Amino acid sequence: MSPPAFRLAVVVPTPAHSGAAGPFTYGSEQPLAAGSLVRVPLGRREVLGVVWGDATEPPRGDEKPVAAVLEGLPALGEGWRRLVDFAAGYYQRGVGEVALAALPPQLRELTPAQWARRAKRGVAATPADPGAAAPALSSEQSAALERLRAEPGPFLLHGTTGSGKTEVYLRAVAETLAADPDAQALVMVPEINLTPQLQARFAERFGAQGVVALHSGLTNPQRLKAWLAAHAGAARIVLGTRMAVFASLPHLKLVIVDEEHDPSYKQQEGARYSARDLALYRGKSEGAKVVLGSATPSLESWHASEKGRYTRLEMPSRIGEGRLPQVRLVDMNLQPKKTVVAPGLVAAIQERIARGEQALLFLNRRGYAPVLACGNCEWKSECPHCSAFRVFHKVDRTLRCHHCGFTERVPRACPVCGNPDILPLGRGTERLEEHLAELFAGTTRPGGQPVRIGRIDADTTRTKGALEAQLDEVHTGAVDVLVGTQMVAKGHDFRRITLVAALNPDTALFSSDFRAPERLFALLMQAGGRAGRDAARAGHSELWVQTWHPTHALFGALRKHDYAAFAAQQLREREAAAMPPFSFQALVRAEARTQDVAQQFLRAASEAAQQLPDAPHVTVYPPVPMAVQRVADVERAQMVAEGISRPALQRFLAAWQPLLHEQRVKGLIRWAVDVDPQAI
DNA sequence: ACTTCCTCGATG
DNA sequence: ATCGAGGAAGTA
Repeated sequence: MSPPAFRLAVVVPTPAHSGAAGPFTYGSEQPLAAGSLVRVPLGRREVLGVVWGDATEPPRGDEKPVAAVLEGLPALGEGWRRLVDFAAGYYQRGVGEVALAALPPQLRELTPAQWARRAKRGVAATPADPGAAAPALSSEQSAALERLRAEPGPFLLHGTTGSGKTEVYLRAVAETLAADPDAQALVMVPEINLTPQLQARFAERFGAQGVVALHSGLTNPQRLKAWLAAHAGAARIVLGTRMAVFASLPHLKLVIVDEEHDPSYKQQEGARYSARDLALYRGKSEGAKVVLGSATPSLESWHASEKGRYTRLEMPSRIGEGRLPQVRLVDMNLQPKKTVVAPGLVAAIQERIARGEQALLFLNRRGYAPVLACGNCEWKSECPHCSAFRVFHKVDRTLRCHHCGFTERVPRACPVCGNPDILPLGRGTERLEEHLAELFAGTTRPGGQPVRIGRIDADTTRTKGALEAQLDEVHTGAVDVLVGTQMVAKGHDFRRITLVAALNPDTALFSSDFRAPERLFALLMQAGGRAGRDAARAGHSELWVQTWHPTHALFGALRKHDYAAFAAQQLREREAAAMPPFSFQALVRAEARTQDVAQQFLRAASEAAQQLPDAPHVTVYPPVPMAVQRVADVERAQMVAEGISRPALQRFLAAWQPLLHEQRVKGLIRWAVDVDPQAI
């Protein structure tokens, strides 16, 4: 048999654990451009692969030929391949794993015959129409756009809730598309829930044809269709969640990351990438402008803008007459014992109801009660598979583990001692809803009807369309008091809500996670931003916070809506303790049947790391059990590697990888590296 | 002796 | 991941 005419480097879905991170070599009778999609034999299977270039390794003699080429599909561009290469290197994963995960799943299943049929249909290329009517701009919006036009970025758009950031995005996109008939824009949001309203706004401005959405809520065919439209250049605007950062966009000229501080931008399994950080890389690599937008930027981005690495654009004012809500701290030390909702807050809510306005109450805990306990013995509703309590859900009388999903009916009596008095401890949204119904039983709305209480959390929005239906109830005024978890805090516009209350935010103040205060501040500012969006009602809008620690510095800054002061204080603490953004971290996590085995692996890995050339520049801390130590009968442990220099940490991790693969610890289930972990 | 269950290693 | 090899453990 004669050797093949061409030898190609092809990336295939080899998982990180295989140790084989680079491309494999295949033979081909025809030359294929880098970025071409092919089907290749891998083991006993045939898989989708991406040509990464010509083979660089010397022939080994056992190379298999490419099985088929997906004809009619333009090759993936150089920019896309650079992004994948970078992400694989930076986050310590295989190139093939990252590349294939970045492609729509259906592309993996399509045989060339199916593909040929599909390709014939083609993609409808309807250009976006950037002409539709737009509202007049505030002077702050105009100034921000002026600088967006003139300067290279990257930009940090620091705009108060209600300052009109979305209009700036719309204009920036319009200008980008108008300047170049091929140009494409990528707009990212943190949550799927936020894509429909954003898509509606973009479609209204640009026409529905050139706008596509990319997120995990799409069916496989929908996702493939949207992906192809972007890849072909027909979709000029791509909206989506973090996965959209990997969309194939051959003419990318603008990337917008809305709510850039949001933790959802960090992928939490597989390749643990930060879509915000990759957006910055991609912009730089492909010559696209990048705009990060937030009312409460991440301290990393804020710090970068202080140092001049990002261009900061400030929009401190709300559009129109809207004013930021007045912040009212309720000192829980001064309230009657066992107070759930302080009397002053109850009165304030009643006032709103009487005026036909709405109130929103936050409680970051789903279910009726986080724990059920026996009044007689020591029994508590522990999950048999996790080191956590099962939550009592009263609606369906179940105990549910929020970590592994294990669900049982609530026992009628204590399973240990038979005592029928088992009591709910603590309070979730369900119980709060019930409590409020009692509190406001005697209150009526202006028309004389009884008060209506609504609840929005992951339990009430499980089915498709449920969230939309519930939000609609709020908008039409069918609900007077809304109870919700943080999912309601993000992004949604509520015109008639004039009072927002956080009932129990204290846990974050003393968390072991050094980012907890940052997240709490952002959440409260976001939550407050839901109030008083309607100028006519904004004059008396309020954000109430119930706390046992009213003198905490965080609340001082919150009261003044002073993000800059809060950030400065936090950055001083971080600098003193050499924590991010003044240092860089990676986490090695291990899972095993026993905690001991998990830690044993990490200790061995840590030991092995001492021989690495960059070991003097990186501190590897001892392994510790994870906060929730056991999930679904798997014990989990982790350890932190930290360094002052990002390149040194990167070199260290790259050199560590093969040593991690070498560790043979019996009973280990899996391990993974998490670069720039977002929660520790 | 024969089956099932597991771990381990390779995939070009 | 996914498949198969090879060994350990369980079944007739």
